[in-house]
Amino acid sequence: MQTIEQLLESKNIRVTAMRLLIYKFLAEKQVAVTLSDIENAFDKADRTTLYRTVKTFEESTIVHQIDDGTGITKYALCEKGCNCDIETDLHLHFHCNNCNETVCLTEHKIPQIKVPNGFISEDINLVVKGVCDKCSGL
Amino acid sequence: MQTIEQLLESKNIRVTAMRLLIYKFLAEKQVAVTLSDIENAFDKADRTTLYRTVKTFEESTIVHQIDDGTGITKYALCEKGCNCDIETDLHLHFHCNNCNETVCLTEHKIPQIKVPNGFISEDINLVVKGVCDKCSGL
DNA sequence: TTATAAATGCACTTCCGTTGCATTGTATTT
DNA sequence: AAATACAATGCAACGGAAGTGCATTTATAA
Repeated sequence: MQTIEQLLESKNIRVTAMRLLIYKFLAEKQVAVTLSDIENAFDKADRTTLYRTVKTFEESTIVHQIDDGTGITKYALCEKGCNCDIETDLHLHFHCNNCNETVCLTEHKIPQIKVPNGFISEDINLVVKGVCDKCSGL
Repeated sequence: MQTIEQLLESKNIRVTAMRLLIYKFLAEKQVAVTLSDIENAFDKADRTTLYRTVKTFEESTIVHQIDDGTGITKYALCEKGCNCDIETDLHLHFHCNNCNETVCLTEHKIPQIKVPNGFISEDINLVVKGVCDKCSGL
């Protein structure tokens, strides 16, 4: 079990107070968050800093970006087995039309998708929309 | 074979010159287009008109919206068997990272996606990214 | 033809993503 | 410890796209 500091250092990311706070915030959240979500959580911080911090995390595959169709980019921490840079390991995302939250269904891998001849698949984005478990009451 | 006028009338959409032009533009295009694409094609028309026209078309399932992950909403005409309002008939979209074009792969249906207990699937968005047939040269 | 309602055009706002630049903070070298 | 170099942060601003309010024009119906 490594600390956040060790994780950042292992990725050659300088450890700062802001980055630790943002990482912890993402780790606590069980859902994908927008930049505005983070901004609201730290009203002292500037949007640009958050933006660039998340971008830094993204480039080092600490977080991955989620496009859930709301038009607003969301972010979530990569998990241990995330490997979100490898195509064959993509998981799907679920967006709840009721509470507007998006969660990673990490254990649900995307099935093999066939594309026509001549097309080369490099990346797949799959978002299922509907009602989440918290809202459905099932 | 019905005319565009008949199609619009059958959907209770008033036939106007602008709407006919926009419909024809979409019909000619083999790829999904953005609002700006339409705007550039008719520099006489106002963006708001295009925006609302496409929205009208969308509500009557004449066009469907595509979120290909570029951050810009795209639109494409629904085809005969499109039924894009029915979940089980969703097709996938392919976005080319090279030419930046997005096409509907209408014949490629989305496979059944399993979601965890408590989750209710209502809609699925699947975008495959890579290199299209025109760019791959295969 | 007139009355009614919808379609269009213009102006404007908001939101998000993004960048430039000055300032602050961190790390490294002397 | 002081000086240097560089990265992180904060501020301001820009640009693109979506969306709205309202006045005007156009089309349908009485």
